[in-house]
Amino acid sequence: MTEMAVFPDPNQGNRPPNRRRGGLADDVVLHVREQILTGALKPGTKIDQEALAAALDVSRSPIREALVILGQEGLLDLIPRRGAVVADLTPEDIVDHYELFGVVAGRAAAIAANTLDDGEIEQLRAIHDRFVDGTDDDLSALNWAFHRIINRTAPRRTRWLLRLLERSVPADYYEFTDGWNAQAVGHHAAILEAIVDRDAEEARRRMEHHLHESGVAAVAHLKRQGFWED
Amino acid sequence: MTEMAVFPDPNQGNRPPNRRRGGLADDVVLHVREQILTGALKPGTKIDQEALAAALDVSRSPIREALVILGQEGLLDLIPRRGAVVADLTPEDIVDHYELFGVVAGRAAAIAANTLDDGEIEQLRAIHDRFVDGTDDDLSALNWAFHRIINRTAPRRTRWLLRLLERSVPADYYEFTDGWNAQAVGHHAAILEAIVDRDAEEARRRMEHHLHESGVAAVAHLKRQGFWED
DNA sequence: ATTTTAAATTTTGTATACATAGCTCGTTTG
DNA sequence: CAAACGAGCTATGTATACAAAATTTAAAAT
Repeated sequence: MTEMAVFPDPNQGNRPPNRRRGGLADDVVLHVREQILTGALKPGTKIDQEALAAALDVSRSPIREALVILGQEGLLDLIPRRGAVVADLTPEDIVDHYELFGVVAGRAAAIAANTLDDGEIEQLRAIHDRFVDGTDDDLSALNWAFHRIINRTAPRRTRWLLRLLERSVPADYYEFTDGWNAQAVGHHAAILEAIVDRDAEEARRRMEHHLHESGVAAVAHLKRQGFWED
Repeated sequence: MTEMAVFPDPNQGNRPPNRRRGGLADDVVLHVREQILTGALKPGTKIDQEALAAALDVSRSPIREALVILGQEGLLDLIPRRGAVVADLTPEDIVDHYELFGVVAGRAAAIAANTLDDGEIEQLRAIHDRFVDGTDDDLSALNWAFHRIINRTAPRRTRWLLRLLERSVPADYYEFTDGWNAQAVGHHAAILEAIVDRDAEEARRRMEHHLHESGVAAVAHLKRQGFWED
């Protein structure tokens, strides 16, 4: 097997070359997930295991493991003895997904409002300030850092679910386009304020609202991209 | 391959004999999940793929697919090149899991309070009455039916997440023991009342409370069963 | 011409084979 | 004596082989 340059490096390149982190299945998951979420693979499309294996130059073993993972994420429907088809992903599904993300992230925010210590809140404010400033070259990373500080105090299972929901409709494909940044800055400010005030319920509401709006923005973006065209 | 009588029939027996519904991986998932949730497999235990394959009389292919699924459910930790280890499952994890279930089921209950029509509410009340009565032979089925009516009006992705959360810590292993039934009846009554009143917020709170208490009861039950003993 | 049926082909699910990373345990070296 | 090293073994990850279900194709019947 030769090295596959097709895939994005999941470990940001800072590891010994030619030494892969996970297995090939992880690469396949990343590849197919991107194909689905960018609209290259339309809902209803059947996944041909052999064709995919040939295209990615791997055997069907890692392919099948990848399909199982994507099935668990709800991006594929796995019908026994009939293979995998790309799951239908309507605007309602996207909004629903973000709102679910919202109730879980809201729970995390409520917990954070009660448990973050002053140092952590200072960190949060510092990141937020840089986010507001907007001169940073990687706003996506700042956004991620902001949410990370809030989420990391949540209990283990909550963090597990947040990661799952984050993966299955990654924000990276939609966010930080058009006027979304300005909105996000406002939402973050409100969330930060509620946390500073130790107002757990308000933090929860603000976070839920933030993710609801994220969903709306994602749908708008996808529509503009022609995600639901033939 | 000979028929495996070891596994519980996932299709309730009403299908042509010797004709399996899903693949072998589904059976393996059911088997291992039960082993974990009943405490037969302790946290930290390494899963030996070959041994498991031999024990269940299947090859490693379905075994590996099953391990991937259980990894996605958070019941196993899959460490690349080192195999699968039973995930740590503390009392805090259990309560956290049930509370997550709570916020999602709460969302479903809030939606139900706004969208169930009078006929559906009548169905709900009928099922609840039989649950209160307690003479039915399968209370677990009644409980399931009650929640099903509430959840089925929720959007697709919400239903997907509810199924996921339900699977990874099935209530069947813990509930309907000791005095839990009496509590559940009370919770259900309160939820039903909120739905009848079309009070979405109250329905959400009641549902969250119901599942929080479920988690507490589950932990108590597991402790009595010696789940956290060596 | 349309529907039915059956052979041929494709594709999935499962089993097996093989290459290599990681572990075991004895040996060596400081 | 403890730590470092390495030969041999074990278990994982991946590839390939095989059996059977599902689909397609073509022929036959109405």
